[in-house]
Amino acid sequence: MRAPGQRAGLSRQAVVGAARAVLDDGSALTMRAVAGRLGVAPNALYSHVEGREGLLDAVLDDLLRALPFPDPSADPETGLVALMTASHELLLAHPGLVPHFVARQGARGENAQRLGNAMRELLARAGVDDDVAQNTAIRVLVVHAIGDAAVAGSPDTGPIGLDELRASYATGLRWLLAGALSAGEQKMRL
Amino acid sequence: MRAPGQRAGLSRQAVVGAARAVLDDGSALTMRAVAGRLGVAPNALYSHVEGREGLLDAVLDDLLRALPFPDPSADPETGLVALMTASHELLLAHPGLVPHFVARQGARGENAQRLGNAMRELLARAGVDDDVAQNTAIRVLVVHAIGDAAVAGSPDTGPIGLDELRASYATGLRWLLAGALSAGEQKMRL
DNA sequence: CAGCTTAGCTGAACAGCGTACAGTTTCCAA
DNA sequence: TTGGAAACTGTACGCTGTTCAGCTAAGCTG
Repeated sequence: MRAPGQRAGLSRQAVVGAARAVLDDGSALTMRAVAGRLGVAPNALYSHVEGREGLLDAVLDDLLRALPFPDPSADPETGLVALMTASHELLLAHPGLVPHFVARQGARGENAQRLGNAMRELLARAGVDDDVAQNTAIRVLVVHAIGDAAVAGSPDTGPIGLDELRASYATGLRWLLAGALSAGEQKMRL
Repeated sequence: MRAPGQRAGLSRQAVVGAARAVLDDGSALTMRAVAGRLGVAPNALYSHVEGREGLLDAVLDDLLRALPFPDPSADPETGLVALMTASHELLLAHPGLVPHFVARQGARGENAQRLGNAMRELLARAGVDDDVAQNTAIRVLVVHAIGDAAVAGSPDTGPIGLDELRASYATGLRWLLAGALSAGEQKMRL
């Protein structure tokens, strides 16, 4: 352990990393669990993170940083499929985080915004240039990804396997994109 | 209060009702809150409900009971729109419950099953008769409704109003139905 | 280099949570 | 009428997030 006053050399990144580690081995994200993993008293975290809520936001955004953004030369529709599938896959890989993602509507962090901007740009290049059309498309696509991952991470995924899950997500994504992009095309035709 | 041994005349329905009341005035659904509203010790609820989890399931299913099922003579597509819109509206009216809905993937209660069966029947009459096609369609539609309501109930609905929210839900629903039903049509054409 | 400020950390504690256990009373069936 | 089950209370345990006061090491200032 450590006497009062002794420093542990923590940092915001270290705390976020420990939180991700805790979640990744299936434990619930409690302050005490994170602190324990760092060999530190629970309240020590409050020097680096604004409470549990803030820690969650940080973890969420940290996850999104890993998203591979499609190269701008490619076809925008396949780019969208790739981006959304990667997002969905990211959520599937961290089921413990999805409920918080739901509660915080995908977070508002730096990387969440990057994702939003990338989607907006791809949509624009696919012909969806209207602002509100872009927003609905983004909302609907994000909801689909998060919602699907949420029911996937549910304790009783039951008889449905992970592969069927991916398949049904892909199908829904195809339908949504068809709708969103056809609206764009219709407008271009005018 | 009440001496030990004195009965309070509780029932499963009364407990579920109190739970709904607690949620409806914005408080968190805690055993103690529900018990308090019934003038009863917290652990008294365990005689009528299988813990907090079970209570949540019961409340969820109780909500779904109110769903108006479309009359069977109407067009199946408009029936589906009506059914899904009603479900979405139900969720919007009870934002406190949505997170639990997400976590329990729409519940498995009696009325949830009724909803599933109704959707399946409408899909069949709309030409989607394949079993796995029906399942994906149902999954995707339910995810859209629950997911959308979840981000709607998020604390920071932010600049987006409830009307735009309903509009974007309707748009997404239209896209999804177009996809699902066109798949059915394609099959019928063979 | 000496002194002061500040930030990082500990220990203890509080309020609230779900729930298990034991005891008391009421109800119902045989 | 009597026995057993069911409904309820009181108490308590272990868990949670978070706050407060105290200690000390690090860093800045003169």
